[in-house]
Amino acid sequence: MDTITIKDVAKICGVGVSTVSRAINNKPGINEETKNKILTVIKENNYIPNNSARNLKRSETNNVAVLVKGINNPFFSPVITELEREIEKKKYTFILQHVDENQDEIEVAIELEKEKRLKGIVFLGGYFSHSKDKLEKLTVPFVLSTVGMADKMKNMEYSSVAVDDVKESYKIVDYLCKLGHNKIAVLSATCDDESIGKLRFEGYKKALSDNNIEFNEKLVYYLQSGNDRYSMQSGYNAAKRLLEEKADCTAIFAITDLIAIGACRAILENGYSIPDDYSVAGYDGLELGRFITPSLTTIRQPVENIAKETLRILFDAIDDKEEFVHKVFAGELIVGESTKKL
Amino acid sequence: MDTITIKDVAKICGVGVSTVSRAINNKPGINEETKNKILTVIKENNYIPNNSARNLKRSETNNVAVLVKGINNPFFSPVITELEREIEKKKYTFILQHVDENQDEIEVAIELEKEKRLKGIVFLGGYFSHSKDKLEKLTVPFVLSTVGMADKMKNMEYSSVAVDDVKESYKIVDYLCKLGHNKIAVLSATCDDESIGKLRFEGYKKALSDNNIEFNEKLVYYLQSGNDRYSMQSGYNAAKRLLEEKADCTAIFAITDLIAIGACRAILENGYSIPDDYSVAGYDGLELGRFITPSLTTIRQPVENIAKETLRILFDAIDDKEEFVHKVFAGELIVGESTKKL
DNA sequence: TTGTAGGCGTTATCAA
DNA sequence: TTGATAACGCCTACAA
Repeated sequence: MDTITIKDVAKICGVGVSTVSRAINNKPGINEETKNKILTVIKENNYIPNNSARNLKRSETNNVAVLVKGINNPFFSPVITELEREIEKKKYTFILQHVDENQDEIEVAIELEKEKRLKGIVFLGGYFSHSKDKLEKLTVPFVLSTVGMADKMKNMEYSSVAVDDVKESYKIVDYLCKLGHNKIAVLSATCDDESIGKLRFEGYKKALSDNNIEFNEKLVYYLQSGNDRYSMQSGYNAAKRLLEEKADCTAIFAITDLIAIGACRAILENGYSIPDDYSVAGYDGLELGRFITPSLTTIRQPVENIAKETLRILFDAIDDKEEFVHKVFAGELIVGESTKKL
Repeated sequence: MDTITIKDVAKICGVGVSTVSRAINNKPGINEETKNKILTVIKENNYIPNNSARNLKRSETNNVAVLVKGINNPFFSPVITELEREIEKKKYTFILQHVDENQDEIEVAIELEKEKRLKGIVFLGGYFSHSKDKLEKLTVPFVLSTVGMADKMKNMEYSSVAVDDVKESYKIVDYLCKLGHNKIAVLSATCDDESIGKLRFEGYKKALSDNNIEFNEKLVYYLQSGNDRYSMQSGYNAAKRLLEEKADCTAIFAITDLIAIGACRAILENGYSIPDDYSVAGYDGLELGRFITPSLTTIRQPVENIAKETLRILFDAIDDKEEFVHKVFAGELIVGESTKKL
């Protein structure tokens, strides 16, 4: 089963390769009849163009790549679904590229841009703190979507779409305070975590302060470090420690929904009640949060809007409306059954 | 920012392209000194080889692709993680390729095989019923991992790894029967569903029959059709109908965990208790099932073993130990809090 | 140990 | 409307 090439097709049809090429690519300037004949032969012989050769030769494509860091994070599922739908609606080709946790997303992007002649790139998730030099290696427009960012990045030349992690985290902790809670524990990433964890922790502290509650280091439960620090298991472990130490709190804020779900399990498993003994709040607004019992109080990130806006900005940039936009969406406070008024 | 090629590097270094190529690819027969010099220049100028050109020219690579149908299904997350780890441990390059729900996985595979000069392919998920002709277009070894299969596929030339859906589904329904339940509803895919849904439904019927329970069509609640038929929402909707109709049952078997979770929500939301009013059982053994409350009784598919065995078979085939293997793993009955003895 | 040249399978540019 | 033919960027004989 030797692979058949465009030359073979041309030979079979008794035409030149360029004619076959025209047929494949729906280019004008070809007789309908010869075109049909060629397409028939192609079908019959199961000819499939080699993408590497195409990408090598083509000057431009309609490829848009979405690079996801942490593809098994359920938060990204609806975002990816929406991105795919929208990209294909625009007649672009959607390329989903998974980036390993310890891979450099920019390196991957630079390589992919050359390999696939990308028109644009969406970065999803992860934490971004790359030098200007490096970013300039990317020659096509790109948008950072729901990625954490270093402060020094703020005035660099790129576009982004996200919610304000500090503000939204503030919002939900403030909500807990307003419910009457003044002893609120937090399940947070370790201090060296430069990711969203840091920002959400900041919001927590700020909300306490604005509600005249003194920040208590003892109520901070750090998640294990490692790639699965934002997992259910990680939340479970942290909450378990909290319970064992009989931490003096009435509410718990987990910096992601998955962590919150793990925490809920630990609490319920130990015979405590939610929200009677502990109110629990999460962050992200996973679909899952609506289906567990008690349903989760959380901040919902508007994933559809984030996806849509990401692409609007990207396609604008592709169409040369070249300005850098930083779009910040508001999160939505979802009040579930996991929190109660004190 | 014109992209720099191997020629440019050669020119800068004052050497030939083949020498540069040798340096890049760690080929023998090159002076350490010139090699180092070349690598330095490459670093300095941020040269990155074009993958399309490489794939085009190379006769063979170490690429192994994993094609996933339904990448946002949490069941696949740990499988993918494990596959990636093992593939990289073997010094192969892991390529994750997402296959759209309405895309033909074989078409995608054939194309990708040519494009990336694949050494092997893993198909994950979906339902498989392709003609022999088509499968023969694949010239490299491949393994079907946890994919549903048509009966006619059974004696075709390929390898597979999976659990026996009928048997495992039988196992858990039988368990429900042994608990004393004899009115067991099922949340199942529609009849025309040629996927795992059909097999698991079969196991359900067989278990009833073996326990001398008459099959009652009225206790079959069909999930909406469509791509999200195995979702939480879909399970929620089906269970809601069941409750509204006050179906006469004491237990509910959902053909996937996600469906079960949705069903649990509907039940609890309507003021019923699990397992006191309804026992609920799922299928898959998602990590999530351990974290929700009540924890889910389910069949756990041994995902790590499935992943490992899939690759063992694949690499054996790549190494020319050319036999077709059909490995069937046993599922593990996980008894959670969602079921009780009657 | 190194360099030259040819070709991988396409597309794009010409001239016919 | 067509067909040669020259790239695309790289690897690999083969020759030096």
